[in-house]
Amino acid sequence: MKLTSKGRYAVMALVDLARFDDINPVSLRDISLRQGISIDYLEQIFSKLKKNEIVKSIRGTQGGYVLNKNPNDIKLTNIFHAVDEKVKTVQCKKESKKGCNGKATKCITHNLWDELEIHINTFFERKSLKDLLNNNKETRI
Amino acid sequence: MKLTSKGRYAVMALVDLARFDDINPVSLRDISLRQGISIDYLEQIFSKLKKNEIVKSIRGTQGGYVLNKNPNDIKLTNIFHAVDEKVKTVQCKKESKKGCNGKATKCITHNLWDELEIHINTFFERKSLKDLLNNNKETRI
DNA sequence: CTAAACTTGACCATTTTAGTCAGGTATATA
DNA sequence: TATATACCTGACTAAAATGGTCAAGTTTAG
Repeated sequence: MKLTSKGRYAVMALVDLARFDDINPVSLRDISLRQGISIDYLEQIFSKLKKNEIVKSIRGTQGGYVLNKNPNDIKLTNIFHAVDEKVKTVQCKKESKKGCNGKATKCITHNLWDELEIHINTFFERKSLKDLLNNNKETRI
Repeated sequence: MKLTSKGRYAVMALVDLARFDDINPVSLRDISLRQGISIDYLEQIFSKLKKNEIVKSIRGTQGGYVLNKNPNDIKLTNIFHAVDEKVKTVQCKKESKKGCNGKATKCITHNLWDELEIHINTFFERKSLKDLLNNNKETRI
């Protein structure tokens, strides 16, 4: 299972973006300042978000990024997928090469991890950027 | 968030143990053979499981490990806690030192990770070793 | 007394993480 | 058209985590 700061930063940056992109494109510089994430690292993250059509970029002076979809249609699962955070609990998923542990059968806990994966993904599929925006109105910086 | 092979191995080993410890203590050697986990690594894991009173050890020839509790009372959350798998999604939990990112306030996604943590832990608190035993009767190796 | 099995702690190669750095290209605006 | 702003790309890297191994014990059944 992977769920690290790259995924967390991506979510933070997108929430930030969603707040301000109505007016102008938001530059990474601004996000960096507001969220305390280095510009260089943000560039890596936004490159992936763009490839996955979650954001659009506008180049040049006064450029920046804007959301490419309605915040309601950007689910957390899309974001994590974009930045390669895999909610993946076992290696033994690739059924192709025998079972787990090099044995012919599934490992005895296989079903458990399947269940867990579904459990977590359900959470992420339900949650959208919109939800996060509402959730943070009152605690806004 | 951490959920790696150490936690997975711990669960596998305990399921294995639960199956066979009615008759005799189960040696790490046997678990190693059946589950394909190195003895040396199992020793690390069982040392922790013992400290957390999940298993008992019996030394000497014919020795081994037995469960220290009813399988129904060993929840997954206990196992993961024992082997230091932290279902912990953010660093920014320690409220002591200001907020997240060195800022005075909580980071804007803070609530989200709290929710996720609860979501996952609920899963682990419900699931016991007993559940896994039943679950695998049919797919038993 | 000796072999089986637990016990402890140090050690280590590899991979992943969380970035940095350098050198671009595009474009709004003065 | 000059230039500053901002995106774009890929290489690089220090530090931490992972997934173990190795060595040198101690304990106890038979």
